[in-house]
Amino acid sequence: MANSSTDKICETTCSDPHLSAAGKADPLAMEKAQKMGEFFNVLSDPTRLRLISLLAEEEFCVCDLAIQLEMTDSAISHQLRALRAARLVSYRKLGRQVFYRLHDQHVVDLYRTVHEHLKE
Amino acid sequence: MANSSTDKICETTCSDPHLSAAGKADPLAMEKAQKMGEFFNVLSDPTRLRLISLLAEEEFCVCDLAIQLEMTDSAISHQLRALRAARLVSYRKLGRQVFYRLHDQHVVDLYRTVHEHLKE
DNA sequence: CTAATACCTGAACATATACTCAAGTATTTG
DNA sequence: CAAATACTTGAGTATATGTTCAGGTATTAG
Repeated sequence: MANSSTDKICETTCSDPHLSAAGKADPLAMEKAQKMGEFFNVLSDPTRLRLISLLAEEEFCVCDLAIQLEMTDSAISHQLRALRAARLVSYRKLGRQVFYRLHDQHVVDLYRTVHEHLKE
Repeated sequence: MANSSTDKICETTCSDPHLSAAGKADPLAMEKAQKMGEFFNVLSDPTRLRLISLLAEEEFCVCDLAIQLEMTDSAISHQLRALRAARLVSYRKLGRQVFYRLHDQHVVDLYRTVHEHLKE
């Protein structure tokens, strides 16, 4: 245990007494917090956000995405892999090319919500 | 330049021809992508998300937050600093204690939206 | 005054991660 | 068949970050 409650004085002096009773207000469970954090983490990278911004308009193959972001195919492929793992994008193979698109509208909504939020 | 377009073959063979014309579909600008990424990054940590989940209900002092998450005051204080920097929380001093609360409802909405999204 | 409390901070350390580079797979072309 | 293309992948590296630890500040108590 990282922090024994026994050497905590807040139990008797801090704020509301309800905390003494073994914590009435329960925080988000560790496991769920982890999952949620991983989701936000996927959206915390500039390159992945720029990929999403492009795919929000139409589908693109890896090469086209690389050109538009002025990055190597490899770098783009790595990030697309992360977006795939997070189920944020789907893809279809067409000959040698692989076309990526956003998996659903949900991500776009979230993206636009925050994009608006940061305009202030 | 990280990736010269001149050695790219996709210009002539890949997908839509509009990309040859110096990129019609413009991605999110680097600077904005950076800002947006930093915002999501704040929400990518389990501890910060758990703090937000607690503060979504009521305000708490640092000590109470530490008790409920079973972590040290120091660790909590460091994370609250990050939340402050991102303007996600406000605080008021009362004697020795510092009570934190969510800065506005916007974060809660975002938190709950994703929380619902991950329930599937 | 000193001691204790509530909180903050900087350095150190371990871990995570974004890109590069080299190599590999799969498909198309000659 | 071999060569080229479109994409993927693993290792290496530089950078970022979450927690611990030690110590600091500010307020309260004695």
